[in-house]
Amino acid sequence: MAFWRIFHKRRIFKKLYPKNPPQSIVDYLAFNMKKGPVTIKDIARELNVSVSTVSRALADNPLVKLETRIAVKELAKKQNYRPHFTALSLRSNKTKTLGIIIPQLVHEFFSMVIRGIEDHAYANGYNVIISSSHESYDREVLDTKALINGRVDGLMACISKETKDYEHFKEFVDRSIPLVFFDCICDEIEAPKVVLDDFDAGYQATKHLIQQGCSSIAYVGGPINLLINRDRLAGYNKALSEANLNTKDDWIIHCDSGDYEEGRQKSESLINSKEIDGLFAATDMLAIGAMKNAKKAGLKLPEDLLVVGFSNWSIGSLYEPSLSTMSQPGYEMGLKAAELLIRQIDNPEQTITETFVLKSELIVRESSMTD
Amino acid sequence: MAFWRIFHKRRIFKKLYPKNPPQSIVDYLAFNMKKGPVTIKDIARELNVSVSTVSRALADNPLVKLETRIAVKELAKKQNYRPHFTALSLRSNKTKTLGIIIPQLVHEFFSMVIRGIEDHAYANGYNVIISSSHESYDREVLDTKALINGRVDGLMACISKETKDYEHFKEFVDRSIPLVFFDCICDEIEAPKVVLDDFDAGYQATKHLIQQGCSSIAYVGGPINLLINRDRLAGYNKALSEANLNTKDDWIIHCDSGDYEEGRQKSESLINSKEIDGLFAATDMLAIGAMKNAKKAGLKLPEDLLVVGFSNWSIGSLYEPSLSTMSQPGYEMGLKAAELLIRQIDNPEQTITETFVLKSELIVRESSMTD
DNA sequence: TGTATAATTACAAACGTTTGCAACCGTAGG
DNA sequence: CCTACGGTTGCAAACGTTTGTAATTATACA
Repeated sequence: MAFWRIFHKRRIFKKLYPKNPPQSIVDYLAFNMKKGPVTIKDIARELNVSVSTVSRALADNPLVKLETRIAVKELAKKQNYRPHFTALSLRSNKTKTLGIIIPQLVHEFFSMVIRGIEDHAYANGYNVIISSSHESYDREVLDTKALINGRVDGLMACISKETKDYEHFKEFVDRSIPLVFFDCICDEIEAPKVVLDDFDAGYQATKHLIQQGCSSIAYVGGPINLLINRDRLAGYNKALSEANLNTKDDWIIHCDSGDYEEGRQKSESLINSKEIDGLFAATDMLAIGAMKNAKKAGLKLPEDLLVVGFSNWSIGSLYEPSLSTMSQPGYEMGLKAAELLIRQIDNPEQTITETFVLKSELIVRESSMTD
Repeated sequence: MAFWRIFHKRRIFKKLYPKNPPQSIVDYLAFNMKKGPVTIKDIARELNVSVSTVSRALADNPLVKLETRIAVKELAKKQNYRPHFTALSLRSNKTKTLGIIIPQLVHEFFSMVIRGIEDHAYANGYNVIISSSHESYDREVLDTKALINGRVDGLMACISKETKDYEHFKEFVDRSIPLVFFDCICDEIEAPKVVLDDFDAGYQATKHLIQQGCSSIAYVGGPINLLINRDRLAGYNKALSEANLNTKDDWIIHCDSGDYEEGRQKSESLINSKEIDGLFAATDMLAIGAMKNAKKAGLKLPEDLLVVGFSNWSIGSLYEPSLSTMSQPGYEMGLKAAELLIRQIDNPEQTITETFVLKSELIVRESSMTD
């Protein structure tokens, strides 16, 4: 068949049929009916042009003739072609993916952070992959290792409560993979950071209790290896000393997990002692644990004990009495973190190391009302 | 220099220095000090072997001499080489990544599902990427589109409350990308499914209320386009008719979001009517909304109204009275979904279309105790 | 010393893209 | 009729791997 003889002469033919060039119409059709996702090559074959032409046509490159461009785009649409993500990444050495490492998923604050990150990322053509460390150091290390093989263009991390060693993050710096910390940061590593002004928040909360007439104020906080908890405590101390109020060692309780059950257990004897008339907790759940104890001990809330929590969890407004708390602008934090990260990815030469500080606001509810 | 003359003759030299083969020691050193992540090629160059040898050595292939293997592995470790994720994916056409699409992140049930999925996935060498649709149909479509370009080897999905059209999932079937539904499934599409026995759960909850002496039992449920809600309602009806009890149209309330605020608003007039002595809610938050109304209306809980919720959220045990509820074995559901998905990925020829049903258990707390 | 065989190692193609450069084809100008 | 030049298109290399096959080297045996 003259057709095949002529056809076989063209180099493009060999290119498009690399292994066993079809020798008959039947072969040819069989080859073209292959399964699997449609590639640029399939389109090229169908239209008898080269892959480069197809690639350019899809990019609307004016170098290729208008009618070719149209034909290619039509066929691509008809066969609903999608560029192969992995191939693109390999070629460009960019995954257009941002990694997030957070300690917990079921957390209203982190959820808002993620939403902020997603919004900024999607708006800039990035995808997001989330790893939850479940507050475990080992899992955090595993997650960072899984993300370091060129799988993400950059990483945003909030370290877990267990984390005291930061080697796994240093590797990102060594490989110059952009890294941004948010909320629970690690100050040993040079990287942009987005944090809440926890010192000021602790100060505001305590000052509010003082203004409401409390004079013996306790603090129930989270793990002290986290900077945020040291800051909240420092704010608490500042407010007290400013008002010439004293505290006692027994009135300062450090919890490991910060959840309800731990708060209940660790604050029980303090509440039962009835020495205090105000309590600032670094977590809404800790606050609720303490309030449960107070109710059990026969205290009236808020008459006998004023309480302020932290994070503005929705449970706080449902509890009785509803819980006063400090807001955490999670959405803004996520937005800012994503913005910093993407800026660093786009400009690898200039390294940002600033720390951005967001303000917390007091939300007054029944648990700290005196009227 | 004789050294370079000999060196240049070897083909491997040209292979390893493709562009401008170094002509002097200085050139050579400069080339080898390139930045960026270390690749198999760098190791090959340093040890003067071919990339294939390095590749095989790293895989501990006995074809390569033991000492070479050791040398390669030592150098790889020293330079802390990591295989390039994208390159591996492209070569093998596998991403070793599973996609998850869920409607909400801040949800204790989904969190457990994710944990189950992650555990099974990690154990089998898979990573996981989570997309939250935030209960939005548009976001869900976007997310599926973002995952379809060969970015994941398979997908697990729980459809959003808004979703009534399933075209975006059909594309996975068309491209034969393995797909598993869990919890909120779509029965139009042939795919393995893992669900809770919502019918039985609704039946159990209602039957429990009946056994506790209720005779006028209301149902407050979620969006009726979701099968799970239709099933819970059906279970409720079965238990009633079995006990020869009647219900009224007014006693059956359908909510769109299923959150606290909606539950409070939509159940207010029903509660105020004081017609009912029992209430089964398809969500703990709906239950709490209803209880809040009951308290406001001066009803005593549980004396005047028994309530059973659904999902066993932690808030339920903190609320006063603590809330009876139906358990949702999220972890098991996640495990099963991941197992089915990975099985389908590994055996593309055999298609599974079974539906796996998990049982829910009644958790009795104060809100439904009569003693 | 030569040859057959075993043990190593190198080569090349492939995965799906993009892109600098080369090649081709008409047409217009000399 | 040749040359030059736009307008199109094709070629080949590259991204970092793996793997079947070919090539080289070392070993053993005659």
